Amino acid sequence: MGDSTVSTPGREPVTGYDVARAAGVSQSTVSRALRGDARVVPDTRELVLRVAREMGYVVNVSARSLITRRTSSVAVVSGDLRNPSFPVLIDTLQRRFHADGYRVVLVSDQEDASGGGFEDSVAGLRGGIVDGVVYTSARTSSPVVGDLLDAGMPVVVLNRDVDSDLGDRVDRITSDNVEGGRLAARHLAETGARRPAMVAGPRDNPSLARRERGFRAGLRACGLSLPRDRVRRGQVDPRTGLEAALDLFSAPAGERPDAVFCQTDYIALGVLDAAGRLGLSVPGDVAVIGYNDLDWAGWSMIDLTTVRQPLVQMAEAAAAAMLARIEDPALPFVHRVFDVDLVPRGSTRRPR
Amino acid sequence: MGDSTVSTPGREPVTGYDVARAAGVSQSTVSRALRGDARVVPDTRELVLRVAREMGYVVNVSARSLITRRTSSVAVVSGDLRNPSFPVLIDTLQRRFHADGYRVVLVSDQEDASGGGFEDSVAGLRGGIVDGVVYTSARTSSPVVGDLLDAGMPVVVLNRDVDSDLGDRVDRITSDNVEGGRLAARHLAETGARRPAMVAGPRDNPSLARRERGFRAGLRACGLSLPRDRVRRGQVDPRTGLEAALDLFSAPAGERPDAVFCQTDYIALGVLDAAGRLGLSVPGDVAVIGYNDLDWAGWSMIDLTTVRQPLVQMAEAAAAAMLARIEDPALPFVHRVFDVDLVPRGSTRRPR
DNA sequence: CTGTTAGCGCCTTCAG
DNA sequence: CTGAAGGCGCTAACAG
Repeated sequence: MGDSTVSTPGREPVTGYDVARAAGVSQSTVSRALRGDARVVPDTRELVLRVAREMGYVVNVSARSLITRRTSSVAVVSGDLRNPSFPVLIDTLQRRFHADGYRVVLVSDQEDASGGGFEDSVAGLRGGIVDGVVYTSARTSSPVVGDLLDAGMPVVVLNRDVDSDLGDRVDRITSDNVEGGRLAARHLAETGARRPAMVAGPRDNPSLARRERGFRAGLRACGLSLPRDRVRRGQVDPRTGLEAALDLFSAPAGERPDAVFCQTDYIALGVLDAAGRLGLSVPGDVAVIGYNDLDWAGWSMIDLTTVRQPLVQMAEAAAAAMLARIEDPALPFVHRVFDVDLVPRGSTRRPR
Repeated sequence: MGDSTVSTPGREPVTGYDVARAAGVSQSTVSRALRGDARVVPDTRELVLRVAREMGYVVNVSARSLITRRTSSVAVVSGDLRNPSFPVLIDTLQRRFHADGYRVVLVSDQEDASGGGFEDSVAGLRGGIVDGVVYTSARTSSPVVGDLLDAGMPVVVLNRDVDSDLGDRVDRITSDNVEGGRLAARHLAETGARRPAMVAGPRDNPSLARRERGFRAGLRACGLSLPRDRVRRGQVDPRTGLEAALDLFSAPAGERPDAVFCQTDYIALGVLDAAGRLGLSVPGDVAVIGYNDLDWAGWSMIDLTTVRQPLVQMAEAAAAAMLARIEDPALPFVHRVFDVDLVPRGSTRRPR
């Protein structure tokens, strides 16, 4: 194995000066050539690029952003990754950001974590580590988001209604959660529900609160009610769905709910699991409806009726908003609300 | 709304000099106080910290790492986020890294992407943006990983066997894929399989290749064979499983496979979907076994027998290895191989 | 078109 | 224990 021109592991990093010396030009010319500055004559540019490649040169991002005040990184703050909504959002965001040359710093919350670590991590996003933050569906938005804004950080809020005064300092991409709840209620009513139930997520989640408001309004409009003893509340995870449903379904046959609205598909998974464990037929004994239309809602083993919100489009809109705002911080703040629709599947279709 | 001491949006960032001036000390003292340098007298420290907080000061990470050559960030490179294995790994890694004060830069591949963007993103991890890279299960490891190593970047390879010469320049955390494949074969044989089939992922994935090797060896040991027409190959996603199974199951009844080994649970989802669509009973008509033991394999609607590898423990080991290597790059390279075990569930239990 | 010069904000000797 | 001075690697004027 003879020597080669590429750098060897652990070596001192090669700087722009090293390249300049080797190419017989000045360091500024190296800088310009590498950034594609038009004022460099093609011959010189090619020479520099070749030498740089041979030496394994790569710009030091810290030094660059110390001057430019741009990092070419954005942060994505999300809820628990195990909730399949988030991978979809993150994947879409990342795709767009990478395409535009931005790196993605991930900060995801954990359903079972005490929270301190999460907030510290979000707070750590100030200090010029990223050019902006896409805040999606994580809990406890207000205080930390406020801090980010106070630090001058652009924030786009994706898939989360904000209740506080943040509304007019951030770009927001949401969908019509009230309408979604209403659609769910109407569909359950139309497929014959008489004793609807609901499995809810945390009360302090404004998006879920809106779904709930729409659901209740929808039921009322259809002449149905949602008494307190047919509501269960917990985290957004299947465990909550499972425990809530085991409890709800233990009611005597005549009082047992005949339909369950799950505020998210992820919760619905647990409800379906409970039905299976208890030998209840879905939708024969109980109808189940979710919210989000995750990929797996359509598998034949799941076959879950659900309210679809266009998560991919929403994430794309959020990425676009973020990039636009980084370009021009003075832009007016936008609030786009996407439409939702109902996707009927086997978990509510009644035989006859 | 009166004035306040906190910074206002879009303001010029406050620097260590600003804090120094306001506190009546030197910038070096500010730096020392904020890093908890023991040589600062408590009174001074508190003063500085208070002033810094009031002014909304936060260290400029670029300037710091320009000197220290440490970024307090690590990259996690993973496969397609929609494959539920990755959220589990990423979540675990992130937890540990955040606990140790490291940010996480995410680069995830996409099953449907052409690949160029992914490799560019990985290549962009050189240049001092991160202190190390955890490379987990993404495709095309060799060339890009080699480049990272050549650039002096520590790399930990998680849950991916490497076939090339990289082995002795990286830390590796894997599990016994050959044994896992063997366990699957033995279990299928023991539950009465006569005509086993296999739905495989890409051929160039060394971990999957080992599972396959173990599976074939296990079948042979049990007196079973795996003819070519009972093997289907595609991506690691449910679509592959669905299409492969629809095809496999279309064979005349006497020749139809009576058991399917899926190289990952994610593929198995599609196979179960196919069985459901065709009205085949699992495991009555066909047994199905997966690999990974994802959360949802245990839900009653799925109830998938699978080979478990301890993904959480493996991710923890990878994070620990990464942190250790950042501390001391001269450490000997480790290769930990975790045990796997079989988790029997309903998708293979034969009645009688 | 290219080179020279001056910092970006911080850490780190070295003096006091 | 604290301050002063230099420089990390790069970009961005400003000259030539």
